[in-house]
Amino acid sequence: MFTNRRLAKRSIIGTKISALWQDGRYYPGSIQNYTAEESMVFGPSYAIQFDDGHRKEVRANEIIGPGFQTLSSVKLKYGQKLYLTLNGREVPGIVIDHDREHDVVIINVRMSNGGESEIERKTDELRLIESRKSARLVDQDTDYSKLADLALNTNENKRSRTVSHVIDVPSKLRHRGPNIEGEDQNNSQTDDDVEMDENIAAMVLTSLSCSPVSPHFHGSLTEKCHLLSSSANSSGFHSEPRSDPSPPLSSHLSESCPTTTGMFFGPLGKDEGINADDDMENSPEPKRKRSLGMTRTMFQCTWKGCGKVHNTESAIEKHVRTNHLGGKDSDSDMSDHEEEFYYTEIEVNVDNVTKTFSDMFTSSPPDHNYMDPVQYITDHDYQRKVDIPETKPETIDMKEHSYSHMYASSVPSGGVFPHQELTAPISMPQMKRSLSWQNSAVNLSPVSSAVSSPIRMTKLSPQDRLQQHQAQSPKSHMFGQSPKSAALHKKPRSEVRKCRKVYGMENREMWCTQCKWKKACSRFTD
DNA sequence: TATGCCGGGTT
DNA sequence: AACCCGGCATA
Ligand SMILES: [Zn+2]
Repeated sequence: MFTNRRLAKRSIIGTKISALWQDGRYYPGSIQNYTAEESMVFGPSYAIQFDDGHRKEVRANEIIGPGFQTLSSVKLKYGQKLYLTLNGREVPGIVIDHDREHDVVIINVRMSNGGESEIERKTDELRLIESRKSARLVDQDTDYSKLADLALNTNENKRSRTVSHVIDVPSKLRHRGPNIEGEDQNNSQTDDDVEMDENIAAMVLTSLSCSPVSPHFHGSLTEKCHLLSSSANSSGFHSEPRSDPSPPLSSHLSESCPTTTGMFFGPLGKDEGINADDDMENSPEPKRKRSLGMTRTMFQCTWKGCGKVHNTESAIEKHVRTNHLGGKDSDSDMSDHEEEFYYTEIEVNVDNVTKTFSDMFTSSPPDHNYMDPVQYITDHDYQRKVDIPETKPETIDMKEHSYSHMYASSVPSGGVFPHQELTAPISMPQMKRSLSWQNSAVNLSPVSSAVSSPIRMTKLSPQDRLQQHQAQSPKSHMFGQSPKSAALHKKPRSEVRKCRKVYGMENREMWCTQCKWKKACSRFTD
């Protein structure tokens, strides 16, 4: 699989490519150096200079670009930034989901009108590197001069552009500034908008969603559970919480993710959704700037509709395994650590500022019923009891700790942008999974690259569960049926999980104020 | 038993 | 207005 093909060795230096960063996403950069062999197994290693200034050594199979991997040969992670051509113009997008099996990538893009929408594309219609700035959208922020145009494996519209690997850009990395990720076009944020910066920064901190594998639970978790203050102050991009990303990847980990990460969160975060209604409630406070508060690393389940937050990695893993992966036995080693894909690290800050991405997964739009069943399933019963236990020791007893402010990163489903449409019958892995979990007969393609983990259901037959759950789906019809019998007004409880459920009692301080007061939740509205 | 939150206190 | 909480409806 590894296209470790060499192309003129000398010419690759300076080649614009995208390389894998420890958060599992690819970021633009250029090959700075090439060390033949190094690892007998994986071949030469390449020193990558990311456009944002970070650097890292990677293997050929971790590079996407001419002569290396192609987009289609890798699994794009949620949150991966990339570019596509939309209406003749290149626009940045964020990967929502990548179905390798069908070579379909669901991308969220911000439209010129400010709205967002999800688009499906084949990998060969996507690029990880900007081919050129769309003059009009990208005003401000003169940034890297890109011209570097080699499309990674793309030809797309401008067929003329040959694939010659350009030799890098003239003025490369710009130093880190508040919003490095600048190139995102309609970035509503302006320099003066300090607060936003902070948010972004926070988000970034919080984002590194690289989840280490942490072999077995306990043992590893502690370290990551302490609060350390980041460098603070607005802009501070480099602040970096502990998160030692994946061990396997690099060793020195003094930086968080490269630039684009910000872009990733920036837009997602502030844009839409969250702020909308949430603002109402958190807004009051966000005014003050504090960012030096301590942050704490927590783990949030990214399974569609779940969003459960746990204090320890082992807890979240267990949660995922138990509740979403059909309770694969956790035994030891060897098991594919699939659960890693369903949770992400998040940083919680001590203040009550923000909003959470959780909205995204939770507030579900009036989507198809298909969704509901799933949600129910995942959500379903035993969720909570199972995970709490893990909260034992090191996790800091959170009774009075505070952190609130949190963001999640990789969110799987299309829940990303709650509001608006997104009726698109997207098929996200987890969804498929859950479906298959209960009923193999159900539509939807098989799980992508995922594993064919032998999930076995407990007692009910698949069908049973399916029916059972579908039946429960509150929304769907409800009204049409049994007119009279229908209770006069049995207010069916909202299907959305509120703070209490999402964050759990153990993280009460993360709840929205309304929830704390036992009032109607303002964060996860219906 | 657990969640969501109304209604009605207190501060 | 912010904050707290008894207690009920719902699941
Ligand atoms: Zn709430």
